[in-house]
Amino acid sequence: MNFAEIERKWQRKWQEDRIFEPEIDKSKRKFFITVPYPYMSGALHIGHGRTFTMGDIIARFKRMQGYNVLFPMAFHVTGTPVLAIADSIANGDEKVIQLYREYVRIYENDEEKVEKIVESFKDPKNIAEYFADKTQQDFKGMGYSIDWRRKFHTAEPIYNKFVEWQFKKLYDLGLIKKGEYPITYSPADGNPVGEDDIEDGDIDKVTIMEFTVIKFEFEDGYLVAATLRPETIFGVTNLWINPDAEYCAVMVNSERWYISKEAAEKLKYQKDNVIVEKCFKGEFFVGKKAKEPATGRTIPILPADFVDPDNATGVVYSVPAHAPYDYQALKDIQNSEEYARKYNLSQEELKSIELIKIIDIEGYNIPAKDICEKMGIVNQKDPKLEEATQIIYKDEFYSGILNNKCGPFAGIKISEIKDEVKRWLINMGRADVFYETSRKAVTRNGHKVIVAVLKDQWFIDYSPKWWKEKGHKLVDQMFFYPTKYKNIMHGIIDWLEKRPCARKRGLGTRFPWNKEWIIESLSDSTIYMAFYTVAHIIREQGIEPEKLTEDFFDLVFLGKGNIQEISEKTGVKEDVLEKMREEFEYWYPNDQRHTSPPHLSNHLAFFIMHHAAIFPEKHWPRAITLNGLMIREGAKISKSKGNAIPLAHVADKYGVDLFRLYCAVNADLESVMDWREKELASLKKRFNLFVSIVEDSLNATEPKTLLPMDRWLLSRFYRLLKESIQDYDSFKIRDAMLNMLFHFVNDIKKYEKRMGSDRRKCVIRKVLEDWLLILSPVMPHICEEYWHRLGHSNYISLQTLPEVKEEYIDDAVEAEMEYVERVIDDIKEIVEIAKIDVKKIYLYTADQWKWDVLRAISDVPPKDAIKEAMKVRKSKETVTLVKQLLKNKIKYIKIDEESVLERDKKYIEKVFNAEVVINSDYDPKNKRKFAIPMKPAIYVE
RNA sequence: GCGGGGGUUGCCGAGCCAGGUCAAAGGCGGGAGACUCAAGAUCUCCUCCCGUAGGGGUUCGAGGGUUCGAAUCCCUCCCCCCGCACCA
Repeated sequence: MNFAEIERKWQRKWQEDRIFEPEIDKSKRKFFITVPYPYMSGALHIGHGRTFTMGDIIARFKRMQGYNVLFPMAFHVTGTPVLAIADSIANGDEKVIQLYREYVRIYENDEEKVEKIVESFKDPKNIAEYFADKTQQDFKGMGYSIDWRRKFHTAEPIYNKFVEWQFKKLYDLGLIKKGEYPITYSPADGNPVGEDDIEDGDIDKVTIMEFTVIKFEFEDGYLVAATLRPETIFGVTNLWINPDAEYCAVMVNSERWYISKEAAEKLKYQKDNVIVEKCFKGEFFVGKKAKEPATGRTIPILPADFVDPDNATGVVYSVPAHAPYDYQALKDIQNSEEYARKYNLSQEELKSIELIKIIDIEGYNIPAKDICEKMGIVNQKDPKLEEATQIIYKDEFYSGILNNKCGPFAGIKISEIKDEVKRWLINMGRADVFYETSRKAVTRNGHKVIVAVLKDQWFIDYSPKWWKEKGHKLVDQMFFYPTKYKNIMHGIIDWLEKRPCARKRGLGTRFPWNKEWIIESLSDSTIYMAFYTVAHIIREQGIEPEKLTEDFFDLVFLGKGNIQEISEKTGVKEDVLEKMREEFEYWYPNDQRHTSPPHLSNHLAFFIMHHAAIFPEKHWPRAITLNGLMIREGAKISKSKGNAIPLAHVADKYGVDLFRLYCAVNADLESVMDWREKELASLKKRFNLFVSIVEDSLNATEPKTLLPMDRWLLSRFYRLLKESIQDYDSFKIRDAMLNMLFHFVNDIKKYEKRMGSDRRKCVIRKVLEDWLLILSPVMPHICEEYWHRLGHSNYISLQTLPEVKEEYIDDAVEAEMEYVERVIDDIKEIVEIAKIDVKKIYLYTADQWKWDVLRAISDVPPKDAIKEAMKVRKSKETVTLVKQLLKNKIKYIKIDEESVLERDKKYIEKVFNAEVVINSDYDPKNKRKFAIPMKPAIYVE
């Protein structure tokens, strides 16, 4: 059987008959499910496939529950990545070109064509459109039940108008603000730079560090030292400068600052009115004095090689009691006559510098000194100093307390007072803020990356109390699976602050009030589910983007305004507006959004917040479900590792239904899923077994009368079906599939062992439709195929769930089966251990009084069991029996042991190829008395 | 550091929320057998230790505790993974 062909056949038919293009049907409950549109910077791989597949399985299950299901899809292209790729290709970046050739080869096998297509990627729009097109093809090939009429991509003018509308709504609510913001920036390119623009930016992230710079009075200005620990200012003993580096006098807002030349350059991008006056070597400062701002002491300026002029201001203040580097450097120079001589400093004076301890902390006397001694640090070039600094920083921050040298801050923990001290210094005019990158970084074309402060950055301000309250309310009303994410989401909403929402470059929507800015990609994909409800009508009607005004969307999505006026103003016919309004009202809210945890703290949080801000409560989204990521053979899937399997290859390489089954069955939604070829191979066996069982029964006739084993199998089936439907409904899709495909198939094997394959085929025929139905959300193609081969002319994809035939679920019949199996196991064990050549097996069932005892204690807690049992029969034997029953954990169930054994005698005889005698008087080894309920005594000879 | 999740029998991985039927699903690996000229594929059985009568012993990161009973509940400790923003 050619699975790929079957898969394509049904995909084609589904499309031809437009079965996944739902229309408004007020007689049915609707269900609107979305999965975030994928980002189109390349081809998708199987890791992405997991999330979309699970979304589709849920969509299909909901359809079977009788909902009118809408599952739409679109494509995301906003932002810099696509642009950066286009630029790299245009600039002839071989690495990128090679990568994109690979991507295109997934879909094209003509090398000339590949070249041509990659060539066309110099235009970012072509990248977006090419991959959007191909991804749509991939999704169809995965059997997803998507309504494709509603697709769009985020750089399309009609979508831009929609995003503009969203921003106007936010603006009217006072949530769009403008302000200063530090960003990574390349002065040479005159542009902000993102992760994609920085060399190794994806591997080694560049973050922005906020230094406090403290102004030490020096001659006609200030020597400005940078620190991450402003609270240590009370323990300063001296300043360090690099004698060989260039320093400059810089006018900053009518103050004269002395900082390194590099710092002066950076400062120009962080502050207004920065004028460099003159520059000179650092040795200029050597031996001079400056005044510290906290208590006004005068301290010396000393030279040190370790000071990096290209880090922060190139001026460092020294706190030797608490900073291991400072301690070691000070110790080195105090012991070096050469140092004093070289810089013409007084050895006496150097030696007179004393450590000033300002932090009390348990386990340390003088922290920097203690740790240097403990770690055996020898001099200031010792690499262990870095680790020592980390340890001290952490210990002091969390458990250190400022002592009485620290004025108003004495007695307070560092973690609580750090920002206080900073504010105090800044308010006195003695400190400022300076931003620096977390590491030295250059752009991909080799230009230096610094931190610049943008003056007119646009933000979305998530901090207003009313907004957060609404967000929390929405989350409270929302269903999450896995449920733990609900609390996490509350936490995220509390943590949200301001977020820049526009960038200077990239694809997307222009900022309505300042066209130089482009709305950034996470901010333009928050409420777009609403757009799905009308996108196909906009397209059908050929409504031009300029007609999609604020009034237009206000009417369609919020029901505001006068329809006649808006029709006149926009030129969109009234009935069309009416229809759109109706579509939105019918489909909204978004009943379920399915995605993966990396979206929690960004996309999903904005999705929630923007809905809370813009839409009335009845249109707030209802549920979020998430599935863990997919890894492959234990390793993260990534392009750079080269271990990504394109989604486009799934059909031919593995088979779509098998892939979908793997997604459903190999991990539950909560867990990370490991894609292993070996696991897949064993799953395939199971899949093939399923196929052959179904094939066997296609032409079989159902049995006319049911034997006990038939009833057992039917009981198992409907019991498992019942559980599975519940599991499905609570998103335990794995458990549902385990039941229907593993446990049930195992039961079929057990059945066949006793009843043979001919009868199996007939009995399975009895449940075949129901079985295919429950499996069809996961394996839609193969189930569709068999459904039709069974003579149905409608689509299984559009059927409702099978009915659970409760009348077949029979506890007793299952217990009897288990009972016989257990007896057989016991006999086997005896035979094996005693190494007996079996000729005759004697079975003795328990006496009635033993059953009476079991029944009496069945609902009694173990510790009262004996007491209870004695009421039935007062004897020593009773005590022994109760102990045995408890030890063997025998549960009471009503069955007639003797007649069951009698009935299955032939089967037991067949298993052991020996004669079986039940409750005979012959009992040479006196075994009969050992019988307990559900565990007959056995004698073998 | 904060927040989240883990550590299970050779490996991967269920079980833990709702304690007992858990020596603990399933898969992989290993072993035995069937089919076959053979290999492969497929199928069946076994795979913690001991045991000539269905039994016993020791296990679920470490250590304590609760309980008649703990892989499961509580406490302490050790170790690992993920997220912490302007990046899609």
